[in-house]
Amino acid sequence: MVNVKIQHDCKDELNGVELRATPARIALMHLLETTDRPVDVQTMISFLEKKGIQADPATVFRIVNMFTEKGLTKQIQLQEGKSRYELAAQNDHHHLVCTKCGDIQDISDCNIEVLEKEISLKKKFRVTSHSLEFFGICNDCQKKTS
Amino acid sequence: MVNVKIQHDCKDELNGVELRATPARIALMHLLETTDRPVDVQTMISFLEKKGIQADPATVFRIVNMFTEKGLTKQIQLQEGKSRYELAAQNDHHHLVCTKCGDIQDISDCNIEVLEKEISLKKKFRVTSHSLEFFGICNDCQKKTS
DNA sequence: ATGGTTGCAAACACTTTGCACATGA
DNA sequence: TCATGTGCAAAGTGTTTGCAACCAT
Repeated sequence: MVNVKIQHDCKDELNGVELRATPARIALMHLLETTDRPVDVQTMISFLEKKGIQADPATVFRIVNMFTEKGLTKQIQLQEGKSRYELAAQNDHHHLVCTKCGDIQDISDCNIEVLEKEISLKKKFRVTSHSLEFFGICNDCQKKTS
Repeated sequence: MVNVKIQHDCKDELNGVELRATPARIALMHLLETTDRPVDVQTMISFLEKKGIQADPATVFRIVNMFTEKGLTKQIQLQEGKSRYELAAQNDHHHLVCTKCGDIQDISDCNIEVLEKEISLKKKFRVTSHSLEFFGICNDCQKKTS
């Protein structure tokens, strides 16, 4: 039994969450698995096109929404006025966004004040601002049963 | 000289950055000065309406963009697919966003890992996720003169 | 076969823009 | 007065939805 797990297609992952393995979905899973940054819908469409898979924006939005709903992906917004998507199965990390070229890098530790200085030094990324938000359920809402 | 600084109108602030003090702008400055959370454009329009100032969305967007450009306000996005605005002249702080009721609270210290636990305890806010992004100029872009 | 998926068109929310008219300094 | 600001209409993104045709299981 050699080569047991090379080049898996993503059928299992998809079927595992009760999603049918269509060409677009398989290709997008591959894209997300091999890309090191959150991907937006336009990029996904271009990618599919290059692979000869023609897909309507509505379809791609439906796919990523479904992925996110099923827990395969995470939806994030980097102050761009649009969403990006990345695999949910990643360890906690943050992003460095260049406001000039739009480049996005991952960073994986965290300690914000200290980090900001480290970033300047190590990554030579000139931090002009950062954004930190917490999402969850407030005290009041936790009390409500609804 | 009693009561030197009660109930300032915002004319000075506006003129100070070369903006004319129109009714809508004055009212919005007041709103931003008296509100403890970032405000979105719809809220601004409702507020103006209540004050008897009818304003077109286009105008409000132009106002907040102008404010932000002049450094009076800061534009933020809390993963809602729209922008909010808050006074720029605030000390560094972050936000707690309730994904259930949309409530937004400010927090002013930061130390993310530790903070997340503290939030649960002190604020009784159940953190389900947080978002941290840094914005700035990447190494490559710093090198480019353009 | 049949229920999940897709394409297409339409609609929606948020935001920007052009231009003529109005107004603050 | 006159540059700046506003209203209105139109247009531009990003995203969602309804419905009929399609295809993975």
